[in-house]
Amino acid sequence: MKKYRELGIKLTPQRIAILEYLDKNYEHPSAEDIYVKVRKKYPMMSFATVYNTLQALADKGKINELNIDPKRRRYDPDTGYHHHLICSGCKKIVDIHADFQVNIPDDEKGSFEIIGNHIEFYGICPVCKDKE
Amino acid sequence: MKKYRELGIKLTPQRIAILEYLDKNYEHPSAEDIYVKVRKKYPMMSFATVYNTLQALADKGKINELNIDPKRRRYDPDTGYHHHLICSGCKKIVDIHADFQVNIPDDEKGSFEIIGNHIEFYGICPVCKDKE
DNA sequence: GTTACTGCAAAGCTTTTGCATCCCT
DNA sequence: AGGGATGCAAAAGCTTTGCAGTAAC
Repeated sequence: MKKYRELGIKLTPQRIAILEYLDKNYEHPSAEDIYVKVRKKYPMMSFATVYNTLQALADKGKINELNIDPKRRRYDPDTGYHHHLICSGCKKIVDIHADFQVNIPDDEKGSFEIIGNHIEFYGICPVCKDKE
Repeated sequence: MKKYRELGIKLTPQRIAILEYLDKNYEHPSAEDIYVKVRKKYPMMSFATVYNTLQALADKGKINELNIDPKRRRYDPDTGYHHHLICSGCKKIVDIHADFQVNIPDDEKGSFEIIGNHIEFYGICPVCKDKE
């Protein structure tokens, strides 16, 4: 667990369980997804701890909060620059790492200082397409 | 109000008030913004009616629901293809109408059928920049 | 030994729903 | 006249918070 020490937060068993669950996870889970999954291994885990930990990790820049799904916040352990393709049917989220040049023309950005961007692609995944 | 007749929904005074408020509105208001503003003119308006109307309008394609702000849903009466620039400070949303070519390479889109896209730009607006 | 984290339960917010009444078409 | 819309209040769902006890550092 030495690779988590650098985070500068207290490493409790609950937090380590969450970190391990998020590591190499590309499902963009919601807080409840995490709660349910991690609870199987650590049944003493509470919901508040999940939110507490997720917020701490987001503050430290270890994960990103996604506002893609209006029903619930989802979390992305991949904090590198990338985009998302969302299935309109099942809300599955797929990472898109292609590089796009999206620079706002001066006449549209006013006096804003641009920090970044994020593209949401909408589509129908193969599974949902078959169901139609 | 004949321009609203084509919507195919019942035109009550409440709905007309909401439609008039949204017309030429570029603030991307939340349900509460709408409720508060319209209520000044029509004090008998209820919150449920605001949501009811917004959903009816969204179903008819007259407005779009924005999931940009995780705290509350916001609504956009401009249903044409465009993007958004969001101030990280005050959450103000500005429309961006520039045309970007963002096509996902075949090897990244899998068997998804792509329907559309939407770019979120993040920045700091002039007002918030001054406050820093 | 401190400080920060945990668990539980309650509170907070936004959004949705049930239902009797009302009114647009 | 009939079906949809309104208003009110209550419920639902996700997220946050308060607090006493506990564990990481």
